[in-house]
Amino acid sequence: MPFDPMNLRRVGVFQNATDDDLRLLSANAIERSIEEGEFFFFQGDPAIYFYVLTSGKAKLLQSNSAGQQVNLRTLTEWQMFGALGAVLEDAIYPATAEALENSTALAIKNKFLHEMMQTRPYISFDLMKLMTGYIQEMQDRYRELATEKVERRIALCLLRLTSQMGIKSPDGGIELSFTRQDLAEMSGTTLYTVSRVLSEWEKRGLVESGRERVLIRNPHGLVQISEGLDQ
Amino acid sequence: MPFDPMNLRRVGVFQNATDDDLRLLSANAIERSIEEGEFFFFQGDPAIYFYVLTSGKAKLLQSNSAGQQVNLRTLTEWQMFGALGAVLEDAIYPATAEALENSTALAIKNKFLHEMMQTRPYISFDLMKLMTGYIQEMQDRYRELATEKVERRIALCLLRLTSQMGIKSPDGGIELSFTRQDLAEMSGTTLYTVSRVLSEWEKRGLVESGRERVLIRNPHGLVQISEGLDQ
DNA sequence: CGAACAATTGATCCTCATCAAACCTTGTGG
DNA sequence: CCACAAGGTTTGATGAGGATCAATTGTTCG
Repeated sequence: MPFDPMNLRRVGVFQNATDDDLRLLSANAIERSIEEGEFFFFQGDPAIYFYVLTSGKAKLLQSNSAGQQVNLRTLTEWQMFGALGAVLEDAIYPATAEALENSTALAIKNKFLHEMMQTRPYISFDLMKLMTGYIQEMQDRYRELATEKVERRIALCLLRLTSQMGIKSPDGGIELSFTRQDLAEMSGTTLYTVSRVLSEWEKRGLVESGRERVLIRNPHGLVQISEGLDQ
Repeated sequence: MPFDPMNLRRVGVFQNATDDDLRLLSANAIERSIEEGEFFFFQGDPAIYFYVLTSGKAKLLQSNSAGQQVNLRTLTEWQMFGALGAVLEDAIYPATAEALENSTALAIKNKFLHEMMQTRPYISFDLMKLMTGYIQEMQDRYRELATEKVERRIALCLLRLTSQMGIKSPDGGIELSFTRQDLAEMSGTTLYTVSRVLSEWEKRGLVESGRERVLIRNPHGLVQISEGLDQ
């Protein structure tokens, strides 16, 4: 199927780009398909390309020497990732990007974006806005991990996911599709603890959960837990 | 004492600025003195100004609703902070900046920097480089906090401080001046644990420590601990 | 139907936070 | 110049919060 360059305007960083810019980017893009469980790139690879996810879902993760993983970010359609090489010379990806579903993405050379930015300050600005958002989110998550107990972190994690990618289900409630392991990697705990906490919440009627699925029944109750206002 | 605008070139973000740029910035700067323990700004304040520390030492911290603090960054001379308002409209500071010693800083309106960047892509680029560095550091620290045990985190913290602001002492060894509480806030633990770990390391000859002071005797040993290669 | 994967739940253990008390160090004022 | 206060540090005792391990159950898909 042919790809419409104007769709690129849905990418935050290109929202203020001209039509010509979008066509130019599109002409320099390679389409890649990545199967569920496969990788766009690995932590440590030279950061030649940045990507724009056009369908599917992916995650950015970091793993330590023992192989334990943390989930830095979950990516949905029209999000850009791997673009720090547009700023730094000879950058390497600081994280691994893995497809959570069969996905497609556009790959564009970071060098190309770098050159475009020289003469298009609006792209630099929108990229800086994106980066500012990351910095703030990472600072918040860092503080949470350092100071909050696990139940509150899981609540905060679900609330963040809700605002970033929650899908309203027909019967009210918000649908999220993640494994316990995913949620554990996002909130800095283990899948066992996530399972226990969700079971407890289910008894209280806050959520329903199943295989790779959490349905949030009472977001307000989660907010209360996240703020430590309950019991 | 008169302030030499050319000193501003020591600020990473202005390293490629022209002499005229530096004079312009300087002409728009206000000098502020902040006593030890006082604040440049608080988390939640409107981010009108960014700062360049010209003398002293400061820290960026976030606190949660219960008042527990985490140290996001330690600032030394000629470092810039509070500049995210140059990117976002109506931004508020996401962290508090506290002077760790009697300090002086230049305050410049974020709006002014914003306008300068419109026509000076090299400043945008250098700011993006700085932001990229923060993102990577926060991602690393987040992973460490989520996956590493406390002794390794303290080792990593000291090594990071060493590379960022370590001062070689005359007798070899690297001098750092922080309280146990500071180190705890930087590595996500408590002052008691930091004290215990440093005592243990002192017995092993890795460090010497005193009031508000750690002297690193054997950096290589710390690297080993940070990589989990010891014992 | 069976294999592979995801989730649950109980039992156990370990790391580290917390609390308490005493000890050092530094600077200040009588 | 000494005494004292304030703040930083050490160390022990205790316990809670979760991680880890193991076994079982549930779900999905070829």
